[in-house]
Amino acid sequence: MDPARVEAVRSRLPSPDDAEVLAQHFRLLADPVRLRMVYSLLEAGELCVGDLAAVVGSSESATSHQLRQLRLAGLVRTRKEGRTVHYRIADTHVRLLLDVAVEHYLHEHEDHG
Amino acid sequence: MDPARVEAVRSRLPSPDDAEVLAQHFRLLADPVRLRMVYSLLEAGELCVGDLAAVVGSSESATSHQLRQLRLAGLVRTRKEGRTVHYRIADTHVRLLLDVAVEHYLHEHEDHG
DNA sequence: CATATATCTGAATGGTAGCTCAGATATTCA
DNA sequence: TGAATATCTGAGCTACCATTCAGATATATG
Repeated sequence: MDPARVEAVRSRLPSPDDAEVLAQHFRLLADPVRLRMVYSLLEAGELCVGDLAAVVGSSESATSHQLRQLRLAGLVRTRKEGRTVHYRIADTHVRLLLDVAVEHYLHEHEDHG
Repeated sequence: MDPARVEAVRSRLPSPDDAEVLAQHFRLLADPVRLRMVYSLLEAGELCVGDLAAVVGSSESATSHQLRQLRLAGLVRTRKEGRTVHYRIADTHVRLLLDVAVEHYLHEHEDHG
């Protein structure tokens, strides 16, 4: 037990509020289906709900629910054209985050550290 | 509806298995308490369970449960010293991931396009 | 050996998250 | 206007997750 050290570390941590904000952003990427939706939009540039549902293999309702979350979080934006709604990525940083993760966690490489 | 485009996008997506792997990694960072634990370890270099619990303000049991997840995922490693167990970050990529996220989601900056 | 300390573990609990289903809204077309 | 299409929405269900609680394990100390 080292109370002084505990306090030192504690003082340098992100606040609970900041941690909550960060966690919420990571949470959006923490579901495989939602992750594939984001990838689909990055790949296609723009997709309507029906096509996106077909791409990821989910129902249109489930897809709409997920898109709502991404929309509320500001990760995607919409363009309405008649009856259809086209979704596109609005968050310019997601691509970088995903690239980093893919690079390090998918291309299984021996540990360099 | 554009079946050809759907198939084209679908073929370029990460597989459901790969998406699952990525999502699991993001999931570890999707909880504010766990996120602060990771930060604590990055900051301190090494911390025992009791001190870590004190830093993030959780019970020792809850902390132990969370550390188990991080350990199983290979994100942290342990060093045993008598009765105490010292945890440290093993995943050399988490820091980068967190830096990117903090840079883009915490330092609230107007959208650059 | 007995006690205290540090950590771990499993079961139970409360809250949350994603899906389905039914139905609502909006828009196009006849 | 009425029918069909595209999307959205809320309620209900199930599964999962983080915590607590009680107790187990392991190690140091007397």
